[in-house]
Order: sequence, then structure tokens, then C-alpha cells
Amino acid sequence: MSKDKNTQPTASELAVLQLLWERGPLAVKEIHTELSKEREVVYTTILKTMQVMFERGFLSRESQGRKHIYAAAIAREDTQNSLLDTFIDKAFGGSAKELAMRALGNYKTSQSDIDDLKALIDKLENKQ
Amino acid sequence: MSKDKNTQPTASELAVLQLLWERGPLAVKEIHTELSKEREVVYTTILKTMQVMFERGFLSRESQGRKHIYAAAIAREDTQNSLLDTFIDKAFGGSAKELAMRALGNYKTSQSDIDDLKALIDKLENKQ
DNA sequence: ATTTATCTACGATTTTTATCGTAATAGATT
DNA sequence: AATCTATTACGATAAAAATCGTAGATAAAT
Repeated sequence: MSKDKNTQPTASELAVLQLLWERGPLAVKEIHTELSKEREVVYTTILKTMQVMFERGFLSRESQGRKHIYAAAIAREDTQNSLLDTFIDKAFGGSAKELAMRALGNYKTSQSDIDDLKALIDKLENKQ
Repeated sequence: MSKDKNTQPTASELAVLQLLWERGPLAVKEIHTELSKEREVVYTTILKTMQVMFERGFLSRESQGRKHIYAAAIAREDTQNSLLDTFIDKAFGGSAKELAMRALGNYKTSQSDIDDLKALIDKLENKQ
């Protein structure tokens, strides 16, 4: 739950992490292929980013032949919580509720989303 | 509702905007005094930031004697929505619901917060 | 065993953001 | 009017983040 800025991945780093979180360990090439779909970017840019992330402790890696297979070394939830914390302060003046309501109000919500929310609210109400 | 990165204020700029949104038009000096409470920062740093914000169209200003009184030139809600949009993508893989539930789960929620949420959920459910 | 293709290492550069120092000026104070 | 003070203007620098190019090495293919 640290919000030490130095332990927070940057935007480019997050793009890499998202892929690793979703798909498990991958080689640089695969990350590059994926990210290239969204924006034009040179292979070594991604390579470098991932090397830095490794040094920063955000990724682990193991050699497989000549290549490295990288894995996320920080937990998705923890990272999201830390980012969220910063974001709430920075953009919503510290109000988590404001943020939550805005997020819900502005995007499509399915019935199952709503059910999940109701359940959460019940839980919050009882915990209180 | 644009998420054009160029139209989004940076972190330092947001700190200025928050103050102006909350308190209305202020002189540089007042912003500086406020921000100095949180971190050590030189007067001209804030001045420069605000001049840049003026050029970027984030602030308007009017002269009052020798000084400038600055006001937010972009709406709080619009700005927050745009930032939120970017953040949901960047940190929560595009899931607004995930973000909302995390925000609610991780922070204290008062009864009146919960009431507001219930009302919102009712509205969402009917709209659907 | 050469050649070719794939990857890494790593430094260098560019871009963006944040910070600061100096000089000029307008107004206030004496 | 002369001096002092508050404030802006603006360029310069620093720091952080992102991007890229070149060289070298390892494995695969011929």
C-alpha cells in the first residue's frame, strides 16, 4: 500500500505490466508485438523499458536459451491500490467516493456489475 | 470529455487547479503559500507553472494593480472525467467497475456516502 | 563452419515536466 | 524623489521519462 512515488511504475511501464498480469510471463518480443498494435514503437525501446523495470524490481526474469522471459514482480492489486491512492489525491481532492460515483456514472454498467456493487454496499453497511 | 494528453494538466498543474476550483480566483502568492505547506517550493516555480498554464489555456487571468489574479479556465468535472478516463485505461485495464469497487472497498465510507451510492445504483438500474 | 537472424546490452539522445535565478518594473513607503 | 518591496517575465537548468541506434553475442539455418 506504499505510495512512495519511486516505487510506482510510470505510464509506459504500466502498459507492460498489464500485459504480464493478464497473460503471464512473456518475452520482450511478445510485449513489443502487442504494444505495437496500439502505437508505433521500436523494439529496443520496449527492451530498454523492461530492462529498467527489472532493475527497479518491477519485473523478474529467467533465461530461456538466448532470450529472457519476464514476469511481473509486483502484485497487480497492490500496484493498483497505490496508484489509486495517488490518483484520488491528485485528481479528486482525496475523495474516494466522488471518484467511485463518477466512474460508475460515466460508464456502462451491466446488471452483474450492479449486483456486485449491491453486494459490496451491503458489506460496507454492515461493517460500519 | 477529450482525453487528448495535450489537454490534460500535469500533476503540478493539478495541484494549482484544485486550489482554484475550491477557492475561486487567486494570486500566485496565495497559491504559493498554500502549496508551500505541503512541500518546499520556490515562488517563481509556481509563478512559472501558472504562466505556462495560462498559455496552455488552463487558466485565465486579470490584472489587479501590479498583480495577476488567476482563475481556472477549465471545468473541474470535465477535467476529472478526462483524467479518470485515462486512469481507468492505464491502471485498471479499462474496467470502471473494478476501479469503483476498489475505491469503495479501500476507503472509509460514511452512511451518507452509502446512501448516495444506493441512489446512484437505483438510477443505473432503471436507466438500463 | 559460415552465414543469417534474433536478442541483449548499453550508451546517447530527445521529450516532457519541474525547478530556479536574474533582471526589469510597478507600486508602496519614507 | 529616492528607496524599498512585491511581482512579473523569461531564459536556463535540472530531473524524469521515453525513445532509439549501434555493437556484440548466441543460436539457428544453410
